[in-house]
Amino acid sequence: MPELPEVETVRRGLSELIIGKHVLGATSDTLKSFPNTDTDVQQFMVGATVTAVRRRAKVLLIDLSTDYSLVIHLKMTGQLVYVDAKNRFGAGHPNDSLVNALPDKSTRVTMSFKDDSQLFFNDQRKFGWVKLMPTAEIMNLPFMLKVGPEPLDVTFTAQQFRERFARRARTNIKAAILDQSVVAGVGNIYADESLWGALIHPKRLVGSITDAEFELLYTQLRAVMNLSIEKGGSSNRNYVNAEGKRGSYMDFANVFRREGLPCPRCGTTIEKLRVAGRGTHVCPFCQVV
DNA sequence: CACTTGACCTGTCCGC
DNA sequence: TGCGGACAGGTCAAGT
Repeated sequence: MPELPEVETVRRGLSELIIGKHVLGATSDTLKSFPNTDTDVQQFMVGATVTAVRRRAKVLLIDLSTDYSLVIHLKMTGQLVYVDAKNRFGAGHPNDSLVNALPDKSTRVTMSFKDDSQLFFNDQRKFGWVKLMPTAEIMNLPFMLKVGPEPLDVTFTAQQFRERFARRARTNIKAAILDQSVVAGVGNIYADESLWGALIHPKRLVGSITDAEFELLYTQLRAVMNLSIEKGGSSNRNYVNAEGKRGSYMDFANVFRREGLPCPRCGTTIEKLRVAGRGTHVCPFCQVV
């Protein structure tokens, strides 16, 4: 799923919805999705309150008053959807929205709060996970130790951005920008969108990219991600926010999933190719190899 | 180390 | 309609 803008959208939604809630429990029938034992849940979740909802890269962190946190990765098809008591029990909601259908066959973890609301972790492909662990240990996870800087941080500069790529000089720019240890949070959608914005072909070797091009890529990546957050993220397929609603960034996409359509800048037909093992969308006129 | 590829899963879509 | 294969927003563990 979910790249930085989608995870950030979920984070903002959950912050409004669950901070201060009193946890009653959590259940899962999919060990891979939630490896913790019932004993862990009893000791560190039941009776706790939610104190904060944070994000690092594409990882969500739900902090509890026990100094434990839920560390959550949505991977490709994960969803975190909150359902309040009214939607759970109200017969007066005859619409077909997702919240009225939960849990469903993709529900892997169900968390319950004292006010009869629930938080569902759904994940069709089971790549994602929820892990309960001490808050203080999160930043020692191997992923957290190697992940790069947050691209939307106010302190993050174009020069820092460019320098992060030095290590990956011999690969193509698409593989490098998808590398979470270079910059955090970039996935397939925003890689293609930002490279189109910066007029850089995804197959270009990192070592061939000029300082001016890196500067433009930095600007475009931030612009595209900020716009997506404003639009509630991209709902290409499965993604929904904490209220089960889709985001509209795909309506504003310039190349992603637009193969066969005209480039918004020059009118040339957009092509789809394979770069770094991922479906990749380019304007063959604007983005020259 | 840096780099590439396959694996992890389920579902959908497309061509025969 | 059925069936096989490719593909899907992400990371890892293996290979070279």
